[in-house]
Amino acid sequence: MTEILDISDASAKSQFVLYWGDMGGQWGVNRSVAQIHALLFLSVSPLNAEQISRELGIARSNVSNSLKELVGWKLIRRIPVPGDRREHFSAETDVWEMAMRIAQGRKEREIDPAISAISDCLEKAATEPEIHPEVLKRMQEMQAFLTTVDTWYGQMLNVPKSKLNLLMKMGNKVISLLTLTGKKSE
Amino acid sequence: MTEILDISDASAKSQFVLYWGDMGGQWGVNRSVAQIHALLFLSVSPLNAEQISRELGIARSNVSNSLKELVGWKLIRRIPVPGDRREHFSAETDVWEMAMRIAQGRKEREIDPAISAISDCLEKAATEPEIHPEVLKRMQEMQAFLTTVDTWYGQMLNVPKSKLNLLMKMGNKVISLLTLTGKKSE
DNA sequence: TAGTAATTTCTGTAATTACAGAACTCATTA
DNA sequence: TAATGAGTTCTGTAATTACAGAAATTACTA
Repeated sequence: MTEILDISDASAKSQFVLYWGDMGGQWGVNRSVAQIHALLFLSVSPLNAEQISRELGIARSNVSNSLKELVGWKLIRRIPVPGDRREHFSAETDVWEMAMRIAQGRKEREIDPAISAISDCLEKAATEPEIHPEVLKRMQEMQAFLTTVDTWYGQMLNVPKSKLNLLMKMGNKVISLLTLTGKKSE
Repeated sequence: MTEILDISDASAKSQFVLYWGDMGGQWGVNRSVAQIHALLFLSVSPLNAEQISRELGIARSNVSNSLKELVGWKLIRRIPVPGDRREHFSAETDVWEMAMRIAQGRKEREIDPAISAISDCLEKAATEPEIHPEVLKRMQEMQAFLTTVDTWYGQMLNVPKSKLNLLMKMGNKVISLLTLTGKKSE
C-alpha cells in the first residue's frame, strides 16, 4: 500500500505539472504524456499507474499508453517495488541526461528519416539528366547539412554530461579557440 | 506573366516536396506549410501565391496563411517582381542560415516560455515553506539547465555560419581542447 | 484451476487542427 | 466611381489526434 502522494504541497508542484503539460503542445508531445512526465520528474518516490491516474485525473488506459511512450523515449523507467505487484515508474532526474535522451529520440525520429528521404530523392535525381543543376545542388547541400548535424549529434551524445555542460557554459568562447585557424567568414 | 514552373523535372523535385511535406508532421509543421517551404527552397525563381496553389493543388487561402507562417519564421521572404503586382516569395537557400532561423524560432517558442513558466513556479514555491526540498531542487535544476541552453543558443545564433560549420565538423574533437582542464566526469 | 488484480488493447466520442471555398477588403486602373 | 485583380479573413467540413470507458489479456494468488 504505497503512500499516496502528499498533495499539501500541491500548488507550486501542480502548477509545474500543468505548465509542463501544455508546453508539451509546443514541443510536440501531448498533454497527458507531458503531465505524467512532469509529475514523475518531481516525485521523490516511484509512482504506479493508478496513482498517476488519480493524481492527474486522466484515464487509466491513457496513463498506460503515455507511460509506454515515455519509456520509449527513455525518460522514465520501470521500478520494481518490493512487496508490490504493481509496476512503478520513476523519471530520469538528471536534466542533462534527460536532454540527451530527448536529443537521441529527435535524431532518430526527425533527422535520420529526413536524411534517408533526401537520399531517395538524390538517387532519383541522378536518373534525370534534365534536372536543373541548381535544384540538384540545393538538395545536395541539404543532404550534406543534415549529415553533418547527424554526425555531430551522434558524437555529442557520447560526450560525458559534465563536459557538455562546460562546453555550453563556455558558449561562444569556444569559438575563439578555433580562431587560431582564423579564416574570415560570411 | 511569370512563366509557370517547368514540371518536366517534376519527379525528384516533387518527391522532395512530398517527403518534406509529411516530414513536417514529425517536425511539428503542417503539411501545407512544409510543402510550400520545400517548393520554394527548390525554386530557382520566386513564385507567387497563385503558382504555389496550382503547383501543389492546395487552396489559395491555405497558401496565404502558410506563407504568412513561413514569413514569420523568416524562412521565406517577399520578393517584389518588377512589373508584376502580385507578391512573390522565395526561400532562404543557405541551409545554415535556414537552420539558424529555425533554431531562433524554437528558442522563442519553446525554450523562452518554458523558462518563464518555471520562474513562476519557483516564485510560488518560495512562498511554500512546506515544499519538499528535493522538489524545489529539481525545479531549480531544470531552470538552470534551460537557462544555460538558452544562453548558449543565443550565443550560437550570432556565430558566423562558417565557424559553426567548422565547429560541428570538428565534433567531439572540440572536447579534447577542453580536456586540458581534464576533470574526470560522470 | 478458479479467482482476482494489474495492465494493455480496442472502440467510440470529443476536441483539435487542417483545409477548401466563399465572402470580404484593399488597391489599382479604367 | 465601377470594375478587376490580389490578398486576407471567415465559415463550415474533413481529417486527425487525444482520450475515456469497456473488453480482453496477462500475471499472480488461493
